[in-house]
Amino acid sequence: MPSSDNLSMPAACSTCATRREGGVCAFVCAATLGLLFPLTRQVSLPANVPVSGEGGDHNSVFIVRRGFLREQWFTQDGRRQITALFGPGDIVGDRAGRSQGDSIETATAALLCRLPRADFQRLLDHVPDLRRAVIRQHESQLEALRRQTWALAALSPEERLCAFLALSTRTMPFDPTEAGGGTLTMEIARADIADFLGTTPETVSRAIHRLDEAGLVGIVDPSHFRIPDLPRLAARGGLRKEPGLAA
Amino acid sequence: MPSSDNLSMPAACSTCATRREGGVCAFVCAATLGLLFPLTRQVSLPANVPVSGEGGDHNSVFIVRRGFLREQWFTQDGRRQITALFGPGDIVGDRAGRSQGDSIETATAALLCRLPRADFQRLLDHVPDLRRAVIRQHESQLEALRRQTWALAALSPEERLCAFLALSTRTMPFDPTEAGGGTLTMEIARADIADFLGTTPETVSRAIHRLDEAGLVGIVDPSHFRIPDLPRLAARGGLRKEPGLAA
DNA sequence: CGTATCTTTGACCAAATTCAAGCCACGTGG
DNA sequence: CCACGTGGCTTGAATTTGGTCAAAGATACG
Repeated sequence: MPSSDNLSMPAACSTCATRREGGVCAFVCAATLGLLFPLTRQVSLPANVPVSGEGGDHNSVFIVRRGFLREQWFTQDGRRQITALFGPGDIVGDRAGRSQGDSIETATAALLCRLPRADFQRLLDHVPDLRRAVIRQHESQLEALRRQTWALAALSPEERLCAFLALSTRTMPFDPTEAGGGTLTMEIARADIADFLGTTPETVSRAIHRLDEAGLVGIVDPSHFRIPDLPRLAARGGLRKEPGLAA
Repeated sequence: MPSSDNLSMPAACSTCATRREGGVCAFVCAATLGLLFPLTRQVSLPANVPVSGEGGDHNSVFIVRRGFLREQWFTQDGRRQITALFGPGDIVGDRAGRSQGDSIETATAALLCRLPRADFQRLLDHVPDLRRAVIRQHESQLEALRRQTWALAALSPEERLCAFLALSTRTMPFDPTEAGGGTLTMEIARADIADFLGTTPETVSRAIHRLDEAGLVGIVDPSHFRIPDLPRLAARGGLRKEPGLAA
């Protein structure tokens, strides 16, 4: 019933981009959003501030509306590794037993829905809809982690970058201006890309420029890349044909 | 009730080493084993044969009793990456939606309990005991995967080897002959270690011999290493103090 | 219009891969 | 019982790659 859907859906949700991006909010019905939204407070954060984990709010769960968060670990000697990036539609901070030493920070300016962990847990117990959506996200995170593990071990930095760019077309602004390609807006900085791919900003820069010379990507400006042939870029990153990448 | 425990536990299970190694069988009660065991067939396999996934049995779930299995992916150009190792007590093949292209093979000669996937699923629905044990294993696998991701990106091959050796003392034969140390029996081959750590057999060999010179491990023979100071080895592998490693 | 931040480039160096050959233990067959 | 082949491990040398350090463009912002 679309009419009751529209009646029960909060106005903020009906215009929220998150619902179009395959995140949790896109997979629950309007009634669930009606239960969820009133519990939330909107928070707007600049880049590079702690959100959850060490130095952050440990009693809240967040849903990303705009921007990107990074989940990171540090070695004893200060090297950083980003183990996950969260974008619009992702739920953050819901995992219970996380290891010590990791933290979640904003990688860009971000807009988040914050809700108390207790409220979220209660809702989770009572709303099968929401539970399914959360489990669905966990599975896809696990899959992403397995891919990442494989990529770090078996692929060169340049290949990992190709995979990263190809996958970014799903979560970052992407204008499909040409057949099989388009223009990608890279929202996070080189240093974050580097720490996510287990390499350095210098190597990322050099790799991008090599790909530019090879014609696989065109550098419009440091944060805009023209991708003439997305499937070819994905293949170079060792990605098998997956739903959503060829579209 | 220990007496009823002993009555309902299958004889094979009561003598199975798996129950002592922290695997699924160790975390379910005797009654559950009594339900589980009659559904299984014992299979004995040599090293390097497919078990599950590509080329293997896709309709069964396995519990490892002895030996090790490897979960592996291949790149287009034939490079292999091992994403997980399964040892005694681990359940294999229960995950539903695995990506295409990955396969599970024996890394050593192995003894497995095989049971039909349908039977396992049915049992899972009815026995909370078993369900908890399986979820517990999933969580620890996820944690292992996150650690692996971090290690591959942030640690050198030598450091990754240290972590691998330290963690192996939990799953492979380990004689704690000296205070804080002991002798480890390495059950898998250099090539498998290398593909698990994202490096080459040559580098693994050189790293082990460097560790030997540095006094962190003593090479008894290619498959037996004396570890005089386990906590120190673990620290060199970037492992925070964890339960079970110092013991 | 200066300053801070991010990105890029260059030169150098250390580390790991590759390729090749040698070594060793083990099992087989003469 | 010993020669011989096999497979796994180790060693060596050459090469490549990526990291490090330093400095020079860009770009945004006050």
